[in-house]
Amino acid sequence: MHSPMKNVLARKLWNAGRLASEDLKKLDDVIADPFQLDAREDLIQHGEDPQNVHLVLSGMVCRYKVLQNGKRAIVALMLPGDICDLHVAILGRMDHSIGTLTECSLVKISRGVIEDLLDNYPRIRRALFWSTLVDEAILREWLVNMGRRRADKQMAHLFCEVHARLTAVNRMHDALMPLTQEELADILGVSTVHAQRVLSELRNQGLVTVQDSRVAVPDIVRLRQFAEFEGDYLHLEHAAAE
Amino acid sequence: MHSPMKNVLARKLWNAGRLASEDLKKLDDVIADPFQLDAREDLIQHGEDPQNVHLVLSGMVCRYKVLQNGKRAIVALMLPGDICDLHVAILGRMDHSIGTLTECSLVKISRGVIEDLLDNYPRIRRALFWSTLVDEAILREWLVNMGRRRADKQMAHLFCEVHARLTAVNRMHDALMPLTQEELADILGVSTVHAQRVLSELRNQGLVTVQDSRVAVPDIVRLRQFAEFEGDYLHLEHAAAE
DNA sequence: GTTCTCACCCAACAATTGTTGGAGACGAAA
DNA sequence: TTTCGTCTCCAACAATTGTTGGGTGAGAAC
Repeated sequence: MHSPMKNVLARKLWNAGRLASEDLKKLDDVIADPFQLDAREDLIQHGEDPQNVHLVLSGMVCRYKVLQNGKRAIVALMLPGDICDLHVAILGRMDHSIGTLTECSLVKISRGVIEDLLDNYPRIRRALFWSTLVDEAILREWLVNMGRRRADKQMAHLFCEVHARLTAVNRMHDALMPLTQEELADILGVSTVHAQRVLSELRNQGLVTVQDSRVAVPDIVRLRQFAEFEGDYLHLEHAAAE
Repeated sequence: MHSPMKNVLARKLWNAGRLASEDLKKLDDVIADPFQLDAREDLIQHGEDPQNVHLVLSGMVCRYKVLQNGKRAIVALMLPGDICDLHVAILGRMDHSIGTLTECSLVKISRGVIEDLLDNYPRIRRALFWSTLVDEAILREWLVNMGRRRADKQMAHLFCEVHARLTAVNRMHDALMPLTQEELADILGVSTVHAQRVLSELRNQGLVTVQDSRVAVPDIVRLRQFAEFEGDYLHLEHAAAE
């Protein structure tokens, strides 16, 4: 890394292209008053019309929908540096819910601040636009993953993605995926039992290790091969190499 | 409808909120020089870095990815009034391809025109932003659909969505879904044979009719019930009632 | 007309995934 | 300690979906 860059948001937006020092300073101002949340708490619920935007500093947050039959589908993961709902002002009523998966540290950002960023900081505006487009690209990849790959490859692919995204913001310290098997199943769109079956297979093949519900990857290159992971959809070409 | 509104793009953006007459006039200027394309031709291929944006006037266009095993996954449908790639300028290399499914009439829009719209027509800017957010919401719904619903409900849900989207731009004239069963399968993420199985079930139950590879819906209310379709994710609340 | 291709259709079988029911481990609460 | 709840893990069986192979019909090419 060229700079230590403690600010996760700045680190994330850095991936979209260079930012000037005034941009970085502004982003530091934005991150004020972080607050903690326990695991499994809702930030925003389906049908609400929220006024704030949330930035993830640490932990893991998800978007999810609950179906008529009670099943839950997790449709996105938000990691440190991710903004949960940039578009709150445009779409009106939420068509899904947002909740924490782990303990989290978050920052509320008001609509006014966002608009200030968008209006007066062109490089930041471009970077924020970039990040919503990457979110869309990730959604497309999940769709491919779910529709056309078997559950074992799909799970491996998910681990590769989270690994890459955490690495891209320098948060790939320890184990990734501190999730229960039920949550994993809700992401992959399979039953809990099947998620457990598949996870234990990956473990048997030495592709991942699990300790205390935490998945670790001993050999990311091997896992990527197994998953046929190609990270171009994350559009991290500007990122500093590790 | 309050106005005849021949312009599909205007009709579509109307769903985001009211536009002034100067906006409508500007949108008429944008639609110049439409051109035709046959079914199954590529507009943009994976890896390219295109300079133009395409607007669909008639026909059906899709985004798709091809996997290492040769399988194809269709990850989005673009209908009349949809803009294929508003974000071309930001993300650089395409992480997927775009191709026609049917004969199409399209318009090329240059980056300069798009930037003019975004800079100088705030209502249009907001509407375009709205439309990309709706695209994202559709992607989320497809993910839910694929992961948590059986193939018959999933297919019915797709038909409901296309019906609603065509209705929203006043293009729900005749049959929807002029697709081969292979294309249908590539959308749903199932095998061709299974797509055919499921389609014939829907037909047996009288939920759809098929003629010349074209699906028609005799009773949309019944189909919606079967599919458990809730259209809120399309965010059409501003749309004029039919 | 004949041949070729392509889409649709169908059946039998195989692979994947879901469901049910239950056991063991662990921590929190009583 | 005991109880309770939650998570992991496992096995047997059921449902869904994929694969293979083949048949039909319509239109295009010859």
